[in-house]
Amino acid sequence: MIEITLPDGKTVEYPKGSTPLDVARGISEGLARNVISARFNNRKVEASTPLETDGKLILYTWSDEEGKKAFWHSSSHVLAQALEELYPGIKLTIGPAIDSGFYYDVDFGEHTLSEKDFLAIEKKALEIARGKHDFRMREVSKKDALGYYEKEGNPYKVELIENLEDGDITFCDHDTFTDLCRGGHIPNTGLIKAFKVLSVAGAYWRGDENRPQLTRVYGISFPKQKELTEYLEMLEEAKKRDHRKLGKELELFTFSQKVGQGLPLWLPKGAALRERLEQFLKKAQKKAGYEMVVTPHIGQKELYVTSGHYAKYGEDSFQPIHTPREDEEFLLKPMNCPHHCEIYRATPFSYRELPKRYAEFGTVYRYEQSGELHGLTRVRGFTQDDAHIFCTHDQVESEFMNVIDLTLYVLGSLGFDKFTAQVSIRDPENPDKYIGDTANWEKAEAAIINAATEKGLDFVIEPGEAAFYGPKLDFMIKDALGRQWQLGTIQVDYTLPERFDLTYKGSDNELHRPVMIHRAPFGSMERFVALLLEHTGGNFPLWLTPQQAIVLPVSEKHEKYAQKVLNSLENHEIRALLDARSETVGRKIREAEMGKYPFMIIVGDQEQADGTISVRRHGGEDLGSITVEALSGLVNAEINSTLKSF
RNA sequence: GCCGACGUAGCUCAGGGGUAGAGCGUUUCCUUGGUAAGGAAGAGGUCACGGGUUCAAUUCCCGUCGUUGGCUCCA
Repeated sequence: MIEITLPDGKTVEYPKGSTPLDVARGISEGLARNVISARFNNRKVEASTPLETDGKLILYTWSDEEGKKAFWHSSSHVLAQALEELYPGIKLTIGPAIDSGFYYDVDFGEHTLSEKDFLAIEKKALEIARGKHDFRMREVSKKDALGYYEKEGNPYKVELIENLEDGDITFCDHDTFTDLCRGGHIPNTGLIKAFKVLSVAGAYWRGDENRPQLTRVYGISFPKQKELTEYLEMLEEAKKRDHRKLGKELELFTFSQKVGQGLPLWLPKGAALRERLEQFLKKAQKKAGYEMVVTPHIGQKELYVTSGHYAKYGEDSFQPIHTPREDEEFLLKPMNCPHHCEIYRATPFSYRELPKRYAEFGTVYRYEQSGELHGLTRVRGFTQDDAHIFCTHDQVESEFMNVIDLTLYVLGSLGFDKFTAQVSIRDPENPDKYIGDTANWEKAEAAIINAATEKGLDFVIEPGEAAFYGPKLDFMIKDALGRQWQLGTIQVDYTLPERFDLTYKGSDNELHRPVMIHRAPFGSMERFVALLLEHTGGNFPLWLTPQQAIVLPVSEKHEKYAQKVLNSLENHEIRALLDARSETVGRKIREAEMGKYPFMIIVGDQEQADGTISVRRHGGEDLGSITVEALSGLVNAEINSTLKSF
């Protein structure tokens, strides 16, 4: 007998060789029907894996993340079998589960897969699924495993196996299909009731652009047809929150082929929104001791040679601008920091004057690869809410924490309560990617981790994600489709002060090297507005929205009173406008709803006689007839509840 | 940059080898209206651009540009 400990701490005894499924059956028939995967002594096992020792067992169903992963991973096997049957001779590579669904990377040889082929693949996959084939794991020696794939002529699998230890290699069989596999499957293919191929994309083998490009087939599957339908509906809903669509509808920004790809044009409403965001941050920054500076959009090439940006990015960036007579070389500025370093250098500082905090809404230009451009989230010209803090070594940690506070304040004021904090450090395998000496890197990495820990941030550490000059703390936010984007960023930098020979006079009357902190709570205005749009669906917080109210006179004879109401609203500092068109109230309300105005103010005979306004909230709530003063009270209360002072 | 898809009126989209359609918007006129579309008439398109095939191309083929889903990249 073996002793199995369940997650609730209860222990049960089973004969040696019993499976997780047996244990589930012991708990309830219902659980046994739903259990699709398990973890034993913290190792992923199949529901059918015989358990040979005492240990801790966790059973997973579709409602667990692990269960879903097992479900989707198993589905990728089914996808692979379907593809092999439809396109004999293809070479399979890897096929993992992802956050939503799974993919399989396949070398199709000459064949190009396109959307037209999806239906046939889905049909075949469901046919396989309906066969209720068991997934069976078996151990294979390295020699046999290599032999199997060499015979198949599949260099990808051979390469994978070569990197595995003998004795640690398993294959998974189901039906007529065999795949190299680490495990983590559902009991049989029959659980897959709904199967959809979502898209195809190119993907480089092992993520290396110098290696062959494979075809990645994305799919998703579910235990119930209804769940697939719901998932597809969810995708449709997410599309409605796409910032590119909302930006167009709300007339915030546009692009022009003539101006150039990746170069956003801000329309009046979008510019007003940006302006408001900038004012909001400027106010907080002023309190936090920042000083605004202004620098030009171009800088001598030499400036970036000094900073190290030219060596790192010069080749694949916008090329230098040459002046006609003297052949000077200028670059569009890709970063504000070199300029700010020169501002720091303009004045000699004593340690008593540090930290210096220079802030600028600085527009920068970067040559992003054309395939990378995406709405406002990835552009070639954008404005950073940039600042550089020059401080002593002793001040780094407290300054860093101050910046975390500011960033959290910014995110909180805008309703971003879900974010990931990511500490990006060096890639230990690739030291050549970075400049600066190791001791400083270690110091900087430690300072960031300390500050983040001190501030109680729940963060993940990502090796290899650091900037080339220093480690950073990034605040990542997901868009409507769940793709993660970096917004706020804080970076410690010991290198640029060195390169620009920045100094301050210490208490010992000697010159010392300051440390620099780069930071941008929004990240860029463009990306921030994009994510804000996707999060709010265009319904911005009241303090930020370009127009808080719209006055809708019932008929033309109420226009005069409406104008009076508008003036009164403006006197109460409510941003409002008047819709005096010769349209029915019904239409004006409909359009105001679609325009996402928070308050609709309807004025007709009644209101004119009483000196009141009739207020409808966006979404339909009727606040009845009230005075402008009362509305002003409501507006202020709501603003004060979301927008705390810093 | 690479792989796939897409590009028809201001917007959303239908169509298809014989030089184009809808809804919304816009313009004009009528209507003066009470909480999500009042009515009528009109204007508006080198079917992204450039080649090729064809008697004929917006439609088929190739290329370019742009957009897009991914990959790589992201100071």
